[in-house]
Amino acid sequence: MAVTIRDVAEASGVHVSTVSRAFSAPHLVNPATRTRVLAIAEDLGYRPNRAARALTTGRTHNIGLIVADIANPFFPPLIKAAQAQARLRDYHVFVADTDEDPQVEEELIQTLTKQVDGVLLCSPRLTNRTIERLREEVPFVVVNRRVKGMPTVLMDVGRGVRLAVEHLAGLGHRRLALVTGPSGSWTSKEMQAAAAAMGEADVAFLGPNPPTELGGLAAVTDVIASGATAVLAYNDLVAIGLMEGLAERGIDVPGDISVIGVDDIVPGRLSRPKLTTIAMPTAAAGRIAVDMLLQSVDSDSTGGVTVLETSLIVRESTGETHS
Amino acid sequence: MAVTIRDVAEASGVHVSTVSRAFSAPHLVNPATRTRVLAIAEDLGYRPNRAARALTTGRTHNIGLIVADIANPFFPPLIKAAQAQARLRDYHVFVADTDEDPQVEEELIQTLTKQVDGVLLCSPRLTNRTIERLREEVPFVVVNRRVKGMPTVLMDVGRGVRLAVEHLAGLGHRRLALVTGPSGSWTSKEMQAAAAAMGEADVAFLGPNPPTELGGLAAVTDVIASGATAVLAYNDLVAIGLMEGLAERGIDVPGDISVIGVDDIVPGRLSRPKLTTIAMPTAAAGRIAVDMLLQSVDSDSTGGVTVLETSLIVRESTGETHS
DNA sequence: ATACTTTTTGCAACCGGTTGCGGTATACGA
DNA sequence: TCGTATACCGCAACCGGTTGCAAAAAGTAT
Repeated sequence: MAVTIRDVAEASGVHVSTVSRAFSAPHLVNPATRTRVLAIAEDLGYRPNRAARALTTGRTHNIGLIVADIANPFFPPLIKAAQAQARLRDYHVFVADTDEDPQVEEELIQTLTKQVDGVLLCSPRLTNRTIERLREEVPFVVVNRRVKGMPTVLMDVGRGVRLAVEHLAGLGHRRLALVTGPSGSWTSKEMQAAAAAMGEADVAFLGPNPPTELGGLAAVTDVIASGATAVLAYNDLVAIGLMEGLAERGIDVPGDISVIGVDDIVPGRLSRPKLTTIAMPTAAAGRIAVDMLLQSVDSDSTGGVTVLETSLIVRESTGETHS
Repeated sequence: MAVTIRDVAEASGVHVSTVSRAFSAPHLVNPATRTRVLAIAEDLGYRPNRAARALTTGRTHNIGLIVADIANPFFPPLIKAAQAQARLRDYHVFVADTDEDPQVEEELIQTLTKQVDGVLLCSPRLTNRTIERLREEVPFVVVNRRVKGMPTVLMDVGRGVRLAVEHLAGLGHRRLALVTGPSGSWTSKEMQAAAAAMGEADVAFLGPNPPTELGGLAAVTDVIASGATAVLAYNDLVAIGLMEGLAERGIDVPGDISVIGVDDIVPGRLSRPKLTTIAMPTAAAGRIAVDMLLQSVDSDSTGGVTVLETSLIVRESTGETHS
């Protein structure tokens, strides 16, 4: 069996409480005994059992990270950053995939709560009501969605959309199409609102669509029918699907139609033509979200809303219109 | 505070041990009391504390999943599948990113051991010796690397390479280049061995290279110098980098040079031309790895080696040679 | 040397569960 | 009717730590 605090106590001839304090309250134990105890612990290979510790302290030093779909290229950078930041703060992270299923999401949260100090909800599909209820049991921070009175980190797509529309207007585009995402998506609504608020060009709203390549592929005929010379897609995956569909019909990008995506995921950087896109600061979002979470964990603060800037990355899929 | 087993006991007028058994040893309690207790637990919102339970049972119902780089597109499907399978078995999963650093990897394992029943090591960078030592503390299963006497799941790249070489030979290619990966990589060695063992064509080994786009980009001059008409790259990322570099030099793929990658990651499916690649069954690997892990957890079996088939997916980056 | 602080350590209860053992109540066979 | 097997339940110790309280030791001032 693994070596426990009692083994260390016995080996060093002190009481377990002294060993415990040697680790977690150094100032309460004689420096000499402390170093002796630590040395003995070291060569016995003792490692405190975090779960046992959590039982009395109420701090598990774990957080939960719940995402809709790990395999969606949007999330891995966020997960990676969150995990790295957590490690910096000496936290471990559970990650769970809900497969876009609210049912699963709720159950996951339920079973996780006792083992974590807080959970990060990324693009949750749960209703606001459910989230507010669950909130009683464990601190949250929500990423990529607005939930009243809850600590949140948002990425300002609105700004990105404005930048994109200006960029397109500058290239002479007057008629745009916005290929929207799933109907429940906060991001999609933001994009529509931002696009609608700009006077630069006419914009047709096409959707809702699934947030995937297939969604983009399926939207091609509508895009063509709309007569738009430039398209803003819900995300890069949709944009790539769109470009495939256009290519199949012999329509040149950006020669005939310009395309802009959202997210700046790896595939977009590698596509042909390379995709112009609105970059979402996902890594920063992950990092900041865990900081907010840990802060709200040990200060019970209500926590505010952090809005992260987005930017436009111009690559090869946008160009002047010739129509 | 959260509702505990004692709250339930009190509310239902029985001893805590009865409540405990109502949950985890149903046959030891009167069906009538059991349903009553369960009902009361339900509407008190009681959820057993898994960490506390683990203290006595020795089963945490958690596993650890350690990967080199979450953001590398190779891993997310594996993580997703592993997590899904774990959930099926009522397990939660910690995922940790080592950033390719063996130091971090070891430390992560150390701090995780007490909280998990076992850990999945994906493409570990640790030395065999270290792995064998750590093994004393927690059950492992290793993915994508061979470690003597340890439960392992491997993907048979060798077969994929043979298929690829045959495919190329069939297209008339006689002179190939293999752009290898990092020097420590098991996969890279397997690929070299398989390629060397085939008589179909001459093959030049170019490397080692970092397993990224940049690695591919950097290998371009060597590839050209080698006079090869077809290239097999360490992975899809390298292949994509290669294709960029070739395009920059005005060399057509597959017209002038054919390119094959390994992994079948999403970006390869979306690249232009679409990448011919050796598909690695990462999702299956994740699923099977957790099953092997859980099995070795509750049977102490030494566990064998599972080898998964790979296959060749022919897309657009390979074609007949005209030289 | 004495009284009073301050530092260091031990004791024991507690966190939220599980489980071996023994006690009761009921059922069953003789 | 009695003895005994069986089903159900409670008691209490335990898992591996932490922590309030008090005792012991060491230091300080008088």
